[in-house]
Amino acid sequence: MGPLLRPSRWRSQCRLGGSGAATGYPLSDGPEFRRRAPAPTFARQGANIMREVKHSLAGACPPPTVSDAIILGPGLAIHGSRMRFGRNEEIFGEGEAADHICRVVSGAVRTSRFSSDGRRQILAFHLPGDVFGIEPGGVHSLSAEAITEAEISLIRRSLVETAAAQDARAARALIELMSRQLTSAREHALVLGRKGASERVAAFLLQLADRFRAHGEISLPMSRSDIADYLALTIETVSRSFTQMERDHTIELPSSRRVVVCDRSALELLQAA
Amino acid sequence: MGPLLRPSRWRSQCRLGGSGAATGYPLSDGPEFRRRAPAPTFARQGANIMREVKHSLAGACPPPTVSDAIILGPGLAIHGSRMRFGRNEEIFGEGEAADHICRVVSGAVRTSRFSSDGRRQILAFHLPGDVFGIEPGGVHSLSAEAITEAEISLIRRSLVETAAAQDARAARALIELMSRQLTSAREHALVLGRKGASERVAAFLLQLADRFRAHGEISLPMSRSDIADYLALTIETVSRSFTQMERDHTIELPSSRRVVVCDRSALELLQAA
DNA sequence: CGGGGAATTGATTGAAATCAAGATAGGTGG
DNA sequence: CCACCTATCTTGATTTCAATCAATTCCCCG
Repeated sequence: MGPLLRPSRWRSQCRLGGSGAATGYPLSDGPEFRRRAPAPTFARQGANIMREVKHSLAGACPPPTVSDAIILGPGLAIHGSRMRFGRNEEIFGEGEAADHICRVVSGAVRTSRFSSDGRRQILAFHLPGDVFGIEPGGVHSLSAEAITEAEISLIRRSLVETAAAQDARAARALIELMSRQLTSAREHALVLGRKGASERVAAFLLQLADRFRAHGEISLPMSRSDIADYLALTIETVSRSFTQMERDHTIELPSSRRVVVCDRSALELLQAA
Repeated sequence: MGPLLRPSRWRSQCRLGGSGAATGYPLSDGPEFRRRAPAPTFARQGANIMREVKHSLAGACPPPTVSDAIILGPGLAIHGSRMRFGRNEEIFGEGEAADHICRVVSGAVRTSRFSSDGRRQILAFHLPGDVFGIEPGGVHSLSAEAITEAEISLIRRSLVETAAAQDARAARALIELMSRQLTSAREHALVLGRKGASERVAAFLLQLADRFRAHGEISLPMSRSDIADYLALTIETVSRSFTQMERDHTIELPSSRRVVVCDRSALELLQAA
């Protein structure tokens, strides 16, 4: 787990409303990261700028509970060590050595990249069972943070590579995995490039609904800010889209983090736009 | 080459200015495909809607000149059959069986997806040496067309899979290949999501300049329409960005398809925005 | 109960799309 | 060889959708 406990210089303060000296762990969420960088002169130095509250929750980062975790196809199981990450804690950062690949055991994770002027683009959300952080190049080209408190299973890259080199099925599984990610990256590009605001939100909700398969209610692990940065919109626009859909009786919002899809076909229609 | 010679029902007429009966091959370029579908009611039926002029040039699709072509890493070479495609001719379509993977020998290729209402998003341009059409799932999730007249080397998927299963280096090369594509797809998402119009155009030009490595002048194989659909802009906006850059002495435009980068650092600055 | 971050809502601005002509150029046919 | 034709590209005027600016309101948690 070497690279996962990085020196504390990476640690960053709350950027807004910093109530004096760092307590070490913020009380609630901590102010959320926004693309509107207050200092637009941020020179993207290598990587790891404007990182979010790290090692935040008191109980985070205990000595990695060495527990098992499966990863590759049926039959092939590689064991990794399980680790806990607190809300908004960084799992790995852009530019870091990619020694491990990760699998979500519980919680939710976002992977993101930053444009040179500090705007964030979230590339994907990862839910339990999802694998992320595969990077044959050896260096992470994106960063990953826990959205909620999350258990991540970390598997040494070398183990995976050995398995892939020795077992064709493992290699095949790996290729399959990357293929899926490629497909969803392309889908994402289509959404960002060719859809309007409400279409994007509709597509997002449908995507989540499918993955949760929680009949009726979806409980969003991510904030409006995360959604906005995934869909390349602003929080205001995301919020307005939600409200509009609620007004149209397409969805219901029992609370801001819970969504009930009332009219799936309406969403599908909207998405298509 | 079975799937590559599709029945002629796929063939579509010029949509604008169709001067009477199909001549079989359009005189000039043929009207270019635009996202502004005249009939916005296009229901995306399966795949292959609104396809462009196909099998256009007289000499296109001769019995596949069985010529060789390399594909995987150093040492590993798989031979494929070379085929010629005319300008705007479809190489494969969304939803078709992915029996082959392709490598550009000469010319240029675009891969694209269509949103449900017919808007096109170009996902990538492929230049000589580039591999495209890898789709472990067995079905193409995007379509590919030749931008200029192009020679494509087609390798049976089964051969590649066998190679990957038997030789770890081949599997490794394949993974590497997909990884590169994944990285560039992510970069693309970042550009689409978090950059303004001129920033996108600057990023595009830099990308091309790097790949051509043609000192000074870049000769664009693609139309403004292709660029617009790649960058998720309109042709007008792309054109305006070019003109503005020319006015700023960042580039020169000897002709609309030829670009000279005068001030690379200015482009880089613009890209960063 | 009170504090603070998240979310919603409203007013205004702004960048790119759309609408609408022209300019240019490449290929064809006279 | 020249003149035309048609598609592509450029340029200008206007509109539109989402971003930005600016308050509240909502909630979670102490």
